[in-house]
Amino acid sequence: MIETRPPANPLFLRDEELRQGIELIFYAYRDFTFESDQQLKHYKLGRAHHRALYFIGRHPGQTVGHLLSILKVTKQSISRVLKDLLEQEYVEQKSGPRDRRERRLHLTPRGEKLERELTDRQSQRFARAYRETGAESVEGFRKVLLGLLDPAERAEVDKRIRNGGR
Amino acid sequence: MIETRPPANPLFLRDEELRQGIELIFYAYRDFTFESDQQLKHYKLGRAHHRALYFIGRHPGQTVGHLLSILKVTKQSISRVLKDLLEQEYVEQKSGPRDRRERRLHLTPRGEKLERELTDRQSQRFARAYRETGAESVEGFRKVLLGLLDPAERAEVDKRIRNGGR
DNA sequence: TAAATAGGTCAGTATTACTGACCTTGTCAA
DNA sequence: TTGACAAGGTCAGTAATACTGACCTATTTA
Repeated sequence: MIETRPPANPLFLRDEELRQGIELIFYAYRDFTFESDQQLKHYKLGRAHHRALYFIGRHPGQTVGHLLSILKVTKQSISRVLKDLLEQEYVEQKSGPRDRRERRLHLTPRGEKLERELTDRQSQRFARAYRETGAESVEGFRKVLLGLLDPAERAEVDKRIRNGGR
Repeated sequence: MIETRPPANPLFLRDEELRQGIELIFYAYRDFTFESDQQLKHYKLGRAHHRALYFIGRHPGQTVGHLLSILKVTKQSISRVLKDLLEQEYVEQKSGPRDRRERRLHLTPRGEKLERELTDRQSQRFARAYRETGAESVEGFRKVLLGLLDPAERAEVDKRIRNGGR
C-alpha cells in the first residue's frame, strides 16, 4: 500500500491517527444523540427511555433479561424506565409462552409511533451521511465499528443487527 | 445466482440499513467507554473527568470557553470537573497572554500520565479495529463519522482533529 | 422437593447535567 | 473615563441515569 504521507515518525503518526478516531466517535455520538434528546423533553422522557423503546421495537417479544444484556445496565436501572413506559402505555408485557416467568416486551401502536418519531431524526442523520459518502465508505464504517466491539460481543451483535434480531 | 432476499421493498431495506448504523454506533460507544470508566473508579473520577483531561491534553492552552464548545455542556457542569482536576493537580491554569480574563488550560506531568493511562485502552481498541479492517475501511469510517456531525460543526472538527488542535 | 432462574423492589448513594441568578475581573470603544 | 460586554466562576435547586446490596415472588427444572 502506497502512503501519500510517508511516516517520518511512525509512532507519532500512529498515535495521532488513533486519537482522531477517538475524537470522531466522541463528536459523532455527541451530535447523534442531541436532536432526539431535545425531542424527548416534550414527552418528559430521557435518553434511556428512547434506548429501551428502540430495542424493544427492534426485537419484539424479547425478555427483560435480553434487553439488559443489550443495554448493559442493571435491572434496577431499567426497571424505572420500563415502569414509565408501561404506565404511559408505550410498551406492554406478555408472559413467555414456554416459561411463564419471562415478561416479553412489545411496543404498543402508541409506542411504535413515538419510537419512529424519535428514531427518525437519527435515521435521517445516517441517511445524509451515507448519501454523502457512498457505499464503500459505509462498508468501512461498519467494519471498523464492529472491530471496536468487545471480541466476545462481536458475533452476537453482528447477527443481531443483520437480521433485525428475529 | 439469484438473490436470496430480493429487495421487494427498497424503503424497508433502507430503513434496515440505517438502523444497523444506529445500533453499531450505540454498541461501539458502549464498549469504547467501558474500560476507561472502570479505570477511572480507581481514581474516584468519572467519565467527564476523562473527557476534560483528554481535550485539555489535546489542545494545550485552550480557554475554558473553547473546552465548553467541544464538550457542549454548561460551564456549571464543567466547573465541578475542572475544580477536581485543579485540586488534584492534574490540570493547571495560566491567564491568557493577551486577554487576562482567559484561563488557559494545561495538563501537569501528573495529568499527562493519567490521561495517557486512561486513553491507552481506547487507543488500543482503535488500533485493533484498524489493524483488523485496513486503511480503506478506516477512511470510510472517518468519512461517515464526519458526515454524522452537525453540518455547522464539520469544518471545525475536521480541522481540529487533523492538526491536533494547534 | 430443593435449587436455580426471571423478574421486581426497597433503600441509599454517586455522577452528570440542567436552569437561573448573580458576581468579579478585565477589555474596549464611545 | 465610563459603560457595555465578555470570560469565567459560583450559589442554589433540580433531574436523569446509574450503581450496590439485600431481599422478595413466581416458576422451572434437576
